Parts: sequence; C-alpha cells; structure tokens
Amino acid sequence: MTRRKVAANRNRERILLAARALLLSQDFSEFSMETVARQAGVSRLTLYYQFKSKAGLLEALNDFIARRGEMGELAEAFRAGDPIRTLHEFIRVLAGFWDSDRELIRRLRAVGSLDSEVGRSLAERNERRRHGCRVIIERYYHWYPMLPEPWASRAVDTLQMLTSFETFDTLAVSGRKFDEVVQILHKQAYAVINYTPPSI
Amino acid sequence: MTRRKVAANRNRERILLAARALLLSQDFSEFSMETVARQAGVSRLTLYYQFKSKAGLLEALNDFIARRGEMGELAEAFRAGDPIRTLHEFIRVLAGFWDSDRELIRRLRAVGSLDSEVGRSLAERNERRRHGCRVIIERYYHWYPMLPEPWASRAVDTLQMLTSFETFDTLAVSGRKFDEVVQILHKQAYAVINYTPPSI
DNA sequence: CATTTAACTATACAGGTTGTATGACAAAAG
DNA sequence: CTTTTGTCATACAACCTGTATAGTTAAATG
Repeated sequence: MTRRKVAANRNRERILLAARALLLSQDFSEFSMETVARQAGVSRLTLYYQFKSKAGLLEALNDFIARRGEMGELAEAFRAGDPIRTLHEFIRVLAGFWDSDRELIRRLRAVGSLDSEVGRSLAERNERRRHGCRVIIERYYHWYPMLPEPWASRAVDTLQMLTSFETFDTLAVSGRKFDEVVQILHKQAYAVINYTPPSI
Repeated sequence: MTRRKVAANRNRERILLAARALLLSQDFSEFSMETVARQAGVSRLTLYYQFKSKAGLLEALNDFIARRGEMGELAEAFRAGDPIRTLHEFIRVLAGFWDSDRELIRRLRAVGSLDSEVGRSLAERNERRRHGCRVIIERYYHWYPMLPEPWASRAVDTLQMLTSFETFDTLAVSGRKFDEVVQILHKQAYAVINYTPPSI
C-alpha cells in the first residue's frame, strides 16, 4: 500500500463520514454532492473522481457500514453445533447490525428502492442473508427430520422476513429496548420451526 | 357539487394516475412535475395549482390509493364476535390492501422515509393500524384473561410488525402466492397470542 | 344578461441540482 | 528526472423545483 493510496483512503473515509452525517440530517434534499464535499473539506470534483456518481457514493457508503461488523460474528454463529443455538445467534448478530446505524440504514434502503443502481447492491446483500436462512433450516431439518418439503421452503421465507432490517426497524421504532426486540424475534422464529423452548 | 368541480376532480384523477404510472417506471429520477404533467396532458402549472408542490402531489397520491378499499372491509372485520376471527380478518384485509398496489406503495414509503413532509402523512395511517392492533389484543385479553400486562404491550408491537407493509412485501417478494403469505402471517400471529389452531 | 370567479395556461425567471470537459498543480512513485 | 496520481478551479449543458405575472375561457352568480 503506497503512501499516496493511504492518504487517498483517508480522504475517502472523510467523505463517507460526511455523507453519513448529511444523510442523517432531517431531509434528503440537503444531501447533495456539493454539501457532502464542503462538509468533508474537499472539492466536489474529488467526489466524482472517487465515486464516479451520486449513486456510486451511496453504494460505497452502504459497503462502508456493512463491512464493519457482520462477517466475523456471523461466521462464528454458524460454527455452533446446535441448530437452535445457531438460529439464536444468527438473529442476535443481525439485529445488532441493524441496530448499529438504524437511521442511516433506513435511508439507504429508501434510496435503494428508488434508484435501481443503488438497489442492486442492496439486493445482493439480501441474497447472502437468505442463504444463511436456508442453511439454518436445512441443518434443523437434518437434526429433526419431521418436516415435509413445502414446509421448509416456507420456513426459509419466513425466517428471512424475520431477520430483515424492516422487521427489526418496525419493532424498534415503537421504543422497545434492543434485548426485548431480540426476544420477540426469537419467539417468532420458534413459531417458524415449531419449537417449544424448554423453560417456561 | 358544481359542474366545474366535477371537471376539476376528473383532471386531478388523471394527474394522479399519470403520477402513479411514472412512479412505477423503473427510476424515480424520471418522476418530475414536467413528465407527470405531460403524461396527464396538462400544464405543469396545473399541478402546482392543484397540489401546491411535489410533496403535496405525493401525499395526494398516497391518500388516493389508501381511500379505495380499507375502510369498509376493515370495519366489518371488527364486527365479528370472536377475537380470533377478527384477528384473522384484520390480517387478511390488510394483506389484500398491501397486495393491491405493492410496487407503488413500496416507492411511496421510500419517498416518505426521505421527505419528512410526505413521511408525516404515512405515519398517521400507521397510527391507525396500531390502534386496530391494540383493540384486537385487548379484546382477546378480555376473552382469555391469562395474559399479564407487559406481555400485552409486546403483543401489540409484534402484531403491528406482522401487519406492516414491509413484512407483507418481503414475504411476497420471494414469489409466494397471496394466500400462502396470508397463511404465514396467520401462523406467526398465533405465536403472538399463544394460540394453537384446532385442526392442525 | 352582465359580471365575477375558478380552473387552467403561457412565458419567464431565480436558484438549485448532476455530470462532464478542460486544464492546472503538487507530491509521490518509478 | 520523468511520469503518474490524486486533487482542485473554472466553466458549461441540461436538467430540476417553485414563483411571479399575466392571459384565457367556461362556468357560476347576481
């Protein structure tokens, strides 16, 4: 990594942080290449040089917040032997990620619904989560083989819904504490796999 | 209702239909007052005369699709004596509404997350749905009084999450048929109130 | 019937946006 | 020492929203 690239990356990060701050401030109309550049203390053309377009900047911002977290903890969840424990951890880790920057994620998703270019990069990450859901259901199916096939596919869809950002957000928006939201999600997930928790 | 108002209302409707069509066409960037006016065969200034601003047009569009449907069927659901039946119908009617114009609703909600003015009008309707959820849980609590209080409040939140557009949309987006989605929602709602359906 | 009013339109404008073209510049890399 | 890379300045085209001003026509009103 050359000295120049290091400096450039530091600049990139400053820009992304400025973009984040402005995306959080009340109205999306305030979010323009000009204001982001000014807030980052950088020329507007630098943004175009680094991110090519406004959509490119938003995609980069999405990757930026997605990369910190996720990977490590999620992989660990899948190393647990018990599929119930894995399910438990999977939900908890994802909820933690959604909770880490809720307002920002909500706005990024909104932009993704309106701009097909940004939308594609979100759908990609969605697909990875779906794969996680499928693996969990398959493992559970292997452990407790009383589940007929049409059921399993439905379970995957339901689990994906329960682990989505939108689900977490609508639960959290009514003021619930993080732990309570996770408890609700766990209980709903039990219903998906017809599991009755031992205690209570 | 004067003859003039009738003609004006017909124009309003033409504009709203044009706005709907353009909001559905791929990219939100194509949605401008100019293109909407052209598609409706009307001057751009007529839009400002009728809706005051772009946000006003989007709010009106939201009211427009919200008014057809909902009211009648929802009220009927609450007339059922059995709270389980009411819950059942409540979910089915709302799902039907979300399904009636999914793409459009998704985009309108996205705009609402980015524009605080449009957002307020969406939050209002959300509050009405929340009230419905509360009534259902309270009725159930009255019928089957084995539910302690912290539980009931949680049930309301969970039910609101399950009946939200976002929940329906993420389930439907994976290709499920409407009836299947409703079945999934019913099953998850049973988990909320710890209800076991009589026949498997 | 005469007059007012409501809905709509035409033109023009101010101030904002994105994205590109062109060229310069300094510091790091080779 | 020469080249490359990241940044910046200025300028521009083509949009956008929202407003001001004034004109038109058909319906409502007295």
